[in-house]
Amino acid sequence: MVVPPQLNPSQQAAVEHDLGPLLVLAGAGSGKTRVVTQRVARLIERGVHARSIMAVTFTNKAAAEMHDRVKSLVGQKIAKDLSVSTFHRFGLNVLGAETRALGLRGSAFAIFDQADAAGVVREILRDIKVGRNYDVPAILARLSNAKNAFVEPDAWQRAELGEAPKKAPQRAREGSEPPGPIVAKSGDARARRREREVQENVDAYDEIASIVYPRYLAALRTLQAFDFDDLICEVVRLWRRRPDVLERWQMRYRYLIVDEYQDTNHAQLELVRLLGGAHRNVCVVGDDDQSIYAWRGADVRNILDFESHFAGAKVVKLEHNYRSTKAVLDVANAVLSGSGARRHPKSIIATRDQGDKTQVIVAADPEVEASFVGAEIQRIIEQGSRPRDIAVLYRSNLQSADIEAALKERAIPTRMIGGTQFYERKEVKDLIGYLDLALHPDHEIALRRVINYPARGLGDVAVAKLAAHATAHDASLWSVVSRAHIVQDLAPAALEGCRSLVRLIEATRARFDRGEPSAQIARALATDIGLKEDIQAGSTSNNAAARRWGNVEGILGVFQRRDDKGKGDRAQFAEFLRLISLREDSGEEEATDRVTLTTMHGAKGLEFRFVFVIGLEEGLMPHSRTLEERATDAPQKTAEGQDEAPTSLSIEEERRLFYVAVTRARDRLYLTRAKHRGMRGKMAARTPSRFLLEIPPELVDEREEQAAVAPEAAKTMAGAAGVLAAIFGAAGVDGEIAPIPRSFPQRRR
DNA sequence: CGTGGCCGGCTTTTT
DNA sequence: GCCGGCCACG
Repeated sequence: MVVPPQLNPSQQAAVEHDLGPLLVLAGAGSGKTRVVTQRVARLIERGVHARSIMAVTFTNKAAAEMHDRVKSLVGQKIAKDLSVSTFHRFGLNVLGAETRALGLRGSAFAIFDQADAAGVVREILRDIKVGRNYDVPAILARLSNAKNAFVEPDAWQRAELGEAPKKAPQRAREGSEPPGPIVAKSGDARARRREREVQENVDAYDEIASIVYPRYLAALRTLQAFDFDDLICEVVRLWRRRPDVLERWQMRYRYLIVDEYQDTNHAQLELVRLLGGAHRNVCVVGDDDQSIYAWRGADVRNILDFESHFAGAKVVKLEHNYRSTKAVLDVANAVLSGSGARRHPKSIIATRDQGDKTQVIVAADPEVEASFVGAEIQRIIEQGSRPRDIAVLYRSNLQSADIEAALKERAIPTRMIGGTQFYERKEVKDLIGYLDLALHPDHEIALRRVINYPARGLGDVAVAKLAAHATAHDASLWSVVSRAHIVQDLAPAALEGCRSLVRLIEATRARFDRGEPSAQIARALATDIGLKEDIQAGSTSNNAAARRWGNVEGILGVFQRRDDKGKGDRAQFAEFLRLISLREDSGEEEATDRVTLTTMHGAKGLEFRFVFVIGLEEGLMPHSRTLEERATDAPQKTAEGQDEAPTSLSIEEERRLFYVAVTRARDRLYLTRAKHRGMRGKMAARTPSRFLLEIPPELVDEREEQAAVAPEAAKTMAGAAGVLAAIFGAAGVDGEIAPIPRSFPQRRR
């Protein structure tokens, strides 16, 4: 970012604000982080103790960055007293410190990630013998909504089963959106039938979720586990129940700063309200135009209604954009101007000059798209920019593979943000499950996870018998497994399975006792259970097997790096495993000079000189999930607070997401789409994204890209004779010329 | 109880 | 095109 030497008057006002609530509306690229860090520094300068300041962010990365930047202002000695963490981490700290008030057995509790929670729900569904296959994530979404709204299970049941008239089925809103071909209405009757089916499904999901809810809560309690929502909600419950406990925390943190406030959910609002309720020194920073997490419960009303939640709040708007060229901002404004959502009125004032025009590329298919991106990135690098200045953004992680391959072909280094976290992949969790079990034998989830993987005669029947015995004798499942011979009528194979599992776990524990490095233990474990062979056998293709084994090596690498850094202590390792789902200490190499590949969501808060936003087609952006209502969608709230069909809301969110993507660019923006794309195997013609069509043609240069640019051709360009070619064009395969010149206007709209 | 084959369904974003 | 779930068989 081009940093002006001095703060502008609004920035100054936000930094200097002293006591009482403050809302900073920080448009994209308006120097938000600078304001927040300066504000912290200023508070300290005024004599506030660093340890009474609490800054909350959404990601560990953002927290680390904020901490770093404050450190550079106030120095390490003071900065180390400062609390900067994510909501979830903060909640975990509170819960960890209050285990007695929470009435937990011992002080340890498990943290459940989505997969763990899904496993619990699946088990409950099996238990109550519902006849059909429910989509577990759809149920989880409803459970999460209920939790965050602090709905008690019996209240929900009453509402579901009671006389309260069911809402009338929601009408699809005709004409409120441009009728993209995806939502083709093929016959009223069919459309209406579908609509009715969806509604019936929605009701069925609501009902099944209300039945699962109390059982889910009970299961977590039994397992002494908290899910992600609990890390926030349980803190709020505790504080409501125990004003004395709340008061301690209020005394501890006298100044709160919340970043990305537009992404807070109801429970997080409550947490902020309670913690800041006494002193009201609550500073929140955010941008309602960048609210892109409603799907996971974020409620944009939190930022829209801040002034009513915190009466007398001062509001500061940061409207100068120091990041992007005017050309980029023109596009961003065009995207935003199509929005019908309720917003804080504010403008974006460009401070930089016009800059390069935005490039729109229409590729024949995804390979051509990827190859264009690869060739263009190579060009940019050859012209002297660094890979780290470049990012490729996409809507869905599925899109990353083509790009990754295209860049790999050209030997351009990449770094992927997000993707299915490898901590969540099955093979990785299996390995971690064994380690967890060796370290905490009573970790029942870990035990159940690995008990029959690989198969050792302990199927559903055997496990049920063991579990029943455990329940009957009030013993842990592990203690029963380790004394399996006392269980009646257990199949001989199952008994032998228990013995071999116990041998394996005890051998592993012995290694920990001997102080072997964690990576070595994990590797030995992987060998002992034949993980590699099992992956090989269980994969449909060699490719898939290689990928999955690669994930295992990835986690081994993480362990290795920890060991190398001397964090090899057993207790620390156990804690690392416990927190692994919070994604701290992911061990990723920082500050490397690589091209960033990430989803649009993952790009929030980042900026790059050159940004490629790819796959701008209906169905991908906006994503088809948001175009068509589905039974599995959990209801959302409008800014006004009524329930609404998810569709129209989500489209607005998609628009904001696109806005976020566009505003990541500092110097030059590329928007690409493909004319054909294989969707589930079949090639299909694609229509341009409505957002693309809304951009006034004069703001962009559009051109077509016919054939893939082979990397060999690109390498030739790099040669001495290729300078002209690098500037004027790239040779396509098959001797065709794929025109790169700026003057190839082909507006086909 | 385990395995292999078949079918079906589905595909967003993440602390 | 891929994964996962289900069923039938050994």
